Amino acid sequence: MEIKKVYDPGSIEERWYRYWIEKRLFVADPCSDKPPFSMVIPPPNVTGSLHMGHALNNTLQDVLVRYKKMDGFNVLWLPGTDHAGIATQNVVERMLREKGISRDDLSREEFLQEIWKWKDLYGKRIIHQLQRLGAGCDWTRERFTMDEGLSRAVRIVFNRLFEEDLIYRERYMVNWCPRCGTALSDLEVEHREVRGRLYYIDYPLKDGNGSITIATTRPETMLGDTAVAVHPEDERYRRFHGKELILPLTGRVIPVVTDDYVDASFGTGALKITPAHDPNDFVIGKRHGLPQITVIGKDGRMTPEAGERFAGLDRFRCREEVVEALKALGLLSKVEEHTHAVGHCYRCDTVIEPLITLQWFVKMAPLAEPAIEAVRSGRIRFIPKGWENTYFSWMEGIRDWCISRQIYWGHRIPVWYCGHCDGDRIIMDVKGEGEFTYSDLRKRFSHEEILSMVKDYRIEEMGRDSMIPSESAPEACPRCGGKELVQDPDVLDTWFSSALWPFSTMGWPEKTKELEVFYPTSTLVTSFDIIFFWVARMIMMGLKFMGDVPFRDVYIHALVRDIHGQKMSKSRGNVIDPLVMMERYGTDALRFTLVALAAQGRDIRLSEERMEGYRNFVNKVWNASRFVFMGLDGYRGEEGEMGLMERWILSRLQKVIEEVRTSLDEYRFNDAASTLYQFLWHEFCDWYIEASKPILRGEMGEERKRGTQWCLLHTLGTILKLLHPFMPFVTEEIWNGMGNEGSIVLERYPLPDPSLVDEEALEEASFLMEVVKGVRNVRVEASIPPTRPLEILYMGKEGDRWLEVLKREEWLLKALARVSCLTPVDKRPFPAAPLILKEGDLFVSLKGVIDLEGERRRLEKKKASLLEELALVERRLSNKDFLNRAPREVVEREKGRREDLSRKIAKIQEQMEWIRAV
RNA sequence: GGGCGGAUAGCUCAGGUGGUAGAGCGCUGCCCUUACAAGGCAGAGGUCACAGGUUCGAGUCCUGUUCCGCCUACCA
Repeated sequence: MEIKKVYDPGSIEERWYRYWIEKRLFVADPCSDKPPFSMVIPPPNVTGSLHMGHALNNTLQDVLVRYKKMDGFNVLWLPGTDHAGIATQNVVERMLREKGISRDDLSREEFLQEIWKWKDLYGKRIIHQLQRLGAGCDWTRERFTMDEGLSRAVRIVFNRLFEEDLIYRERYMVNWCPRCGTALSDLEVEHREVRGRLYYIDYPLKDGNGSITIATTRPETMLGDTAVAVHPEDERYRRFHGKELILPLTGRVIPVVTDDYVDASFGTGALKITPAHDPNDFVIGKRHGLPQITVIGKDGRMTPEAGERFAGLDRFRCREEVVEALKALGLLSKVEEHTHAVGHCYRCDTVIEPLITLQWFVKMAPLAEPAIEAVRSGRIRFIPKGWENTYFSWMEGIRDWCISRQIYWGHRIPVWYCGHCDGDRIIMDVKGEGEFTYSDLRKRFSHEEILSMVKDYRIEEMGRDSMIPSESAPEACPRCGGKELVQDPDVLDTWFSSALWPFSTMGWPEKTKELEVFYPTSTLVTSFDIIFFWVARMIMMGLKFMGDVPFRDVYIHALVRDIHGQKMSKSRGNVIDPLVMMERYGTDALRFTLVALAAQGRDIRLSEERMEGYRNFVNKVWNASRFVFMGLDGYRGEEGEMGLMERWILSRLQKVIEEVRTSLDEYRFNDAASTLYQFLWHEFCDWYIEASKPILRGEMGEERKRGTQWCLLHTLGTILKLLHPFMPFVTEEIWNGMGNEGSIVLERYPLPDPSLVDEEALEEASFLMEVVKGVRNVRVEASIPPTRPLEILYMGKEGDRWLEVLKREEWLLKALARVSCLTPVDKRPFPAAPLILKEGDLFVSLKGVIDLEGERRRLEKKKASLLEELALVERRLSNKDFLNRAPREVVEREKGRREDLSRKIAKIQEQMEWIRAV
């Protein structure tokens, strides 16, 4: 049998993945009588590409899925993709722009067709990449947020919320991205510290008696000022109360108002009020009944309201112009450096403009209340628990959610308007002709003609009675029976549909078997940056529409950063591409690296070096298996006779099984990974395989050989099963190479067998290993050639436990430490190096060793560390309080240590005297 | 402004209920020993950020300080 010396992942991964899919191993069975374990995937963007965050997220889910599957659960891991409204639309717009086509050149329908084309072209890419990662998803149930079923769920949810008055449409100040041309929710705004300036501007009193100086970071908005506010208690401004000012550059007369909001200690203590362009001013303006003057338009340019001089200018250009103009008038009294947080669009990084527009909102407080309770009561558990506070603090201060987006790609708001009843409030943009009301157009054209000639339209404010919400396109207006209906042009925030994901993907609102069996899902695995965007909203919607939480456990994993702790980004150029890593090191190595580094509550700093280390581990697994195969000649599966090392490795194996299971159950992925790493490499390979070599050579007889073969095979098989969730490909390849029938996926995840834990074997084996290490140490330190056999001597009498163990297992010393023979002696032998062990007085013969300098060095080193330790123990034991208050067993242990240390030191002392004498 | 997390070996990090500080990588020396040089053996390396406190005993619990992250906020 030819097995390659180096594991080659490239040649087998695709083959096994295809096999798993063909055998339908990950297809869930709603009729199974096994206990269910279900998860829904955090759906990646349809046209996205796999990055390290996805790789980590899906590896962790896959570990759980494979573990639970092997552990006897009926597993559903439901996959799918998200339409990612703004992100996808932006990508397609950019693509079109490169072809010289702008969004305005296309009709809504044409533009949507382009996006669908794009989606069809790239939509499968991320799915293939997840498959490449080995993800054991049930692909027969793959969903897309804009599938018909999920879209229907969206419409029904919208309608129900609308009926209950939890959705409303209002003219309100929202975050507007002038580049994307749409409103955003508060969460979609990224606040960043920006170094700007604070401009001090004088506003003269109308009566000519001086002026008030205000401070602002946005001078261009002064063109829309409708008041200046001061704190009512601020003595400096008492004489201005009720006075009027002349707004520079416009000549508009504005009042001085008093408001508690004003912080007298900031700037000059006088605050200019621009109700149309600042969220605070908006509120203050309402409080004082101030007019809202919109001077910045949706395109980020100044409106005609800004005055002839500034109209049409970009808002930032206008800032400069305003400053220049004020300077020329001598009204700019001071400019200071000032850093402050500025909102940026999370999709395109453009500076957000607060604008008053008509938008749709979800009333959040009533939905949040039960969602808070669900976590507080423990029905939902965050892991690590610390995230619950983050969740509470956001939920408790939750604000209404702006859900309308002025883009094309997404779920249309399922509300219609009647052209006959409300045509005056439907404003249509006719290509090249300007704006007309529907009513006006209708005088000249038919309904169908209007729809075909209109590029865009908007719906002016109107009462709830005028809105016709519906789960599907309504036949007629319920008031007039007219059939000239127009649907709201806006689409919903992408996260609106994502919020329904755990149940919309399982067929809701139908009462499906899937929902019955798999909802609530067991676990959600995601990262903290979407706790608000997604996790919280799923909880609210799940409770509202399913009457139950969407999941029990929320495992929040780390963010993957580069080795310096920087977020990976294309612009920083520090991206480690998982696809490249899979190509270079194999998928199993990538997965194992991510899992091994995924400690709770800390970010992952990823480096390629690390990956190389785990690639080596995968190779180690491969070669350990290769060794086992090679030692199998003529073996038929008999059990044979077990020796000490067999009993030892089997005992250790039971403990490892237990540890791995507990770690996985507690989402301590990294602990599970490192337990397996240490066991396979440093126990199974370093000790057991080494010890098995002479036996396989037949040196201990046939019975022992068969026992060892059984044990090698059994232990390796168990390790492979334990490792399978972490490194599915190599384990499957080896498992099948071992002549097993069927996939390792279908194997039972190992259970610990307490009857195999042999405490005596654990003790004796660890004693022997100490002896071996001691002998090796003497050899190296005394520069004895590795090939030269050594005699070891045991001081004591026949019948001593450790002497008996040594005699029984002498072969092991010969094999692992090149010991030639073991000789019992009754007094201290010379020349010989003592082994400083816990048990037994053992010596390595130094006959013929000329240079004792190395031996002296070894003893010096050992003595120094023992003395240090002894000092510590002495100090403790000389403390009366310790003797009186510490638990008895702790005191006893310390006393034992003292004796042990003293004995060892004495031994060294004796040896050093001997060396000096020579 | 509020909140959270971090500071442990040269580097990256583990260290559930307080009781002898660990891993990987890197480093040093010796080994191509027929599973694996992507390897083996042996080793060096730590005042656990700082200052107090609780305790017989603190990397671990409490308080404060410094320095880094991150989240959040209507600081004009």
